Amino acid sequence: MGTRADYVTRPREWIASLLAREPRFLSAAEIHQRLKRGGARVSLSTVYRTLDRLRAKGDVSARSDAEGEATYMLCEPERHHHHAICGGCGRVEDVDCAAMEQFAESLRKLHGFELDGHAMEFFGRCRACR
Amino acid sequence: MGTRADYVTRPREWIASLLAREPRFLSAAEIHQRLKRGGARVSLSTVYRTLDRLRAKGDVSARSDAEGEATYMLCEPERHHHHAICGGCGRVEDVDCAAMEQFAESLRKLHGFELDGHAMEFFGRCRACR
DNA sequence: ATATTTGCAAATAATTTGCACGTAA
DNA sequence: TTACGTGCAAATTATTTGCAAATAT
Repeated sequence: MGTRADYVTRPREWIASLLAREPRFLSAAEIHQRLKRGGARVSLSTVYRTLDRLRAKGDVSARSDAEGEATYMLCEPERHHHHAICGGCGRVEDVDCAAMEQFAESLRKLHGFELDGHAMEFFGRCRACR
Repeated sequence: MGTRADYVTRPREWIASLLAREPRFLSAAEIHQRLKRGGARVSLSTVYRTLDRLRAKGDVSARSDAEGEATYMLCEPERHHHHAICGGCGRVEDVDCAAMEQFAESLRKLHGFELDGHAMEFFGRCRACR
């Protein structure tokens, strides 16, 4: 039968540890370069494969940046929330959005649009960069 | 001096006309295929160049779809607004969002985050697809 | 007439994949 | 031991670019 395991390997530890340390969206290439600079021997393919695996598990959230390049960030899956992205340092803060339900209601009434899901991103300056 | 003109050509008319007819995000490849099926002789490069030009003028809005492919749609630039994207047919409806200002205020108070801009997308079913 | 646009084919750039070798269990 | 993971290099895919020929003005 399908045995299905999940080994703990150096590359996976390195990648997870870097993501845990950086609260912002990083591209596969950025992660790869940082790890190599730090002395780790990892291939770019492994970075891609690991990120994809983490995304499938729901541990990281992914988005395309302004240039269309995929970027990834560690993400608590428990609570539905949104991101506030600092234009200065790239730091991402989680923002929960209780006002959403009531907005969904007006969408339904005004546009006849039944909401399944939504995505929001906010761009601006965090406390430190203001 | 730089003369800077703006010719009206067949490819540009075809592309603009297709965009005007389809109120949803289309990829360059989709636009290219449709035009060719319709008997138009256009190159994919021209589609890319034209879309980019329209985006620079502010006539189309662009976004990366779930697979990271760039997609484009005609867009009124006057009013700031958001999109409601139908999961059934892909139809996009414009939604203005007056509640945003007050949300920005709470972001500032609760997170110390100064808002520059934002992007919102809603996924669901339009009237016709419900 | 001539500035601008196009098509084509080649160049880039991001991401994926096949496969022989390495490694965690 | 053996299922799973990795590195490498080659394959794919989206997008951009150089340039000679076509077109709008």
